[in-house]
Amino acid sequence: MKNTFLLEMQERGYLNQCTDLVKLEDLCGKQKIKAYIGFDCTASSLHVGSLLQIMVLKLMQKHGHQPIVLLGGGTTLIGDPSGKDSTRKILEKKIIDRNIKNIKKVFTKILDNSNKKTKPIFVNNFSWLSKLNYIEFLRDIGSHFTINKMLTFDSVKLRLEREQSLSYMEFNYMILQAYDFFQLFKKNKCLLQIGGSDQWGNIVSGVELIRRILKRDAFGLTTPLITLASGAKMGKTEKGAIWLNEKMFSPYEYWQFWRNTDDRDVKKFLNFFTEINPNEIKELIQKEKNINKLKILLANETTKLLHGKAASQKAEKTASETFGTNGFSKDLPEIKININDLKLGIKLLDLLSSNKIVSSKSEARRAIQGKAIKIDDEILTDEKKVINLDDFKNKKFIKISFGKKKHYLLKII
RNA sequence: GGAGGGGUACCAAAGCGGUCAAAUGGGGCGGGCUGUAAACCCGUUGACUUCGGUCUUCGAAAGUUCGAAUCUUUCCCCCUCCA
Repeated sequence: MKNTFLLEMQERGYLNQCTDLVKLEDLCGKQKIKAYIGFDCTASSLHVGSLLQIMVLKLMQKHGHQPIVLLGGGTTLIGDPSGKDSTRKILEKKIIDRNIKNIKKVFTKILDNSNKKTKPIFVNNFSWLSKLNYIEFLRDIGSHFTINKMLTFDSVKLRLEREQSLSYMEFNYMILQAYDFFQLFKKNKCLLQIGGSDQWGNIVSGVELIRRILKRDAFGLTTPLITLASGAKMGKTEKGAIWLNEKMFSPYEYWQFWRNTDDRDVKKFLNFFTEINPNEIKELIQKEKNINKLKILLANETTKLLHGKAASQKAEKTASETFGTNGFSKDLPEIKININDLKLGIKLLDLLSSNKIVSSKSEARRAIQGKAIKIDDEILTDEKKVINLDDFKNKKFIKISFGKKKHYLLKII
């Protein structure tokens, strides 16, 4: 592999499958290209599961290529059946538009916008998909697809094999995505579509459509499915997704997520989610015997990428103070309480449940019984405890903890 | 269109008139061990509670009964076979 871009793709483990790696390499060596990745806009933020794709876009920029970010305002209305067992809820256009707005923020944060030549181009496929005329579309585009072939794609095949219903609407998804690529190829000279491995069928469809109609070469490339040591899916813990949007998931929580990486995943994550040179990573892993240092490095780098250096440093500081010797940081998430309420006394149960430390009073009771609630590192055993000024012992704030990892500052206002 | 089978908590799955807020497994949460890891062990896992209980929940609605997740009726949805 001669081309630096594809070489680094490979070194980092981003490369899974490519329609024609040899030709693509040749092309990338000769010119700077545009490539696109489509993002689903079902939620109001992307989560860590999409981060790998974003890293690929960033890597393109590093090597002088220009990424196109396709926010699927049109296709999200339909819902991609790939990798799903059942039809998803159909979302309102309004909600999708709002999601797009929020999701876009993440890209402007992570990607480089300063260089004119590599600055990301944002497109929304609603702009062309919504204008399609059904009869024309069937004749011009639909005629190039055979049902025979479509039935062989995993997204369709697996659904049918499992005897899960697949609506006609969803069945059309891959055609729409192929059409997206076709449009971007024509309008934006986009030569490459990148996606997760579950997108392979959709991507190949686009490449073939371009070849059939325009008689031109386009390329498709997929990134591997990230498998975690624990066997879980990347991005979604059972409790909830690891959101990239800062309002849904604070920089400190984000930092903590990476800090708590399974030992076995550290090396992989450093390659996937940081910009540290692959060779340097190899050295680091050989040299550094304390894996926790590497986890901190990982947390720092990933947080820096998304939330900036200041936020990352602050998160690290908060964490080291919290889990370090004195167990206290003034930058922990704050819970503000009114001085007057405090004078009257606040029931511990109310305090815990109303501030979302736990999800209900019952859970709060259980937590207290399970010795999980601490104030300034002292276990509270009385569920009827009322917090008042005395508990603050003339301080402005006290630390309240749920378990070993969730800490908050109670602050008087 | 016809004949069967089925819808139970986050998921899978048992229960098939009272002892059912519902077995078991997975997951989650908490505790222990540790390294803010993994593995392992223990506890917990509907809500509210003056800790006596109370309220809501087994696809939806209505009914039978002292009493229903369990029986009946209607409806909705899913699956299998036949057409």
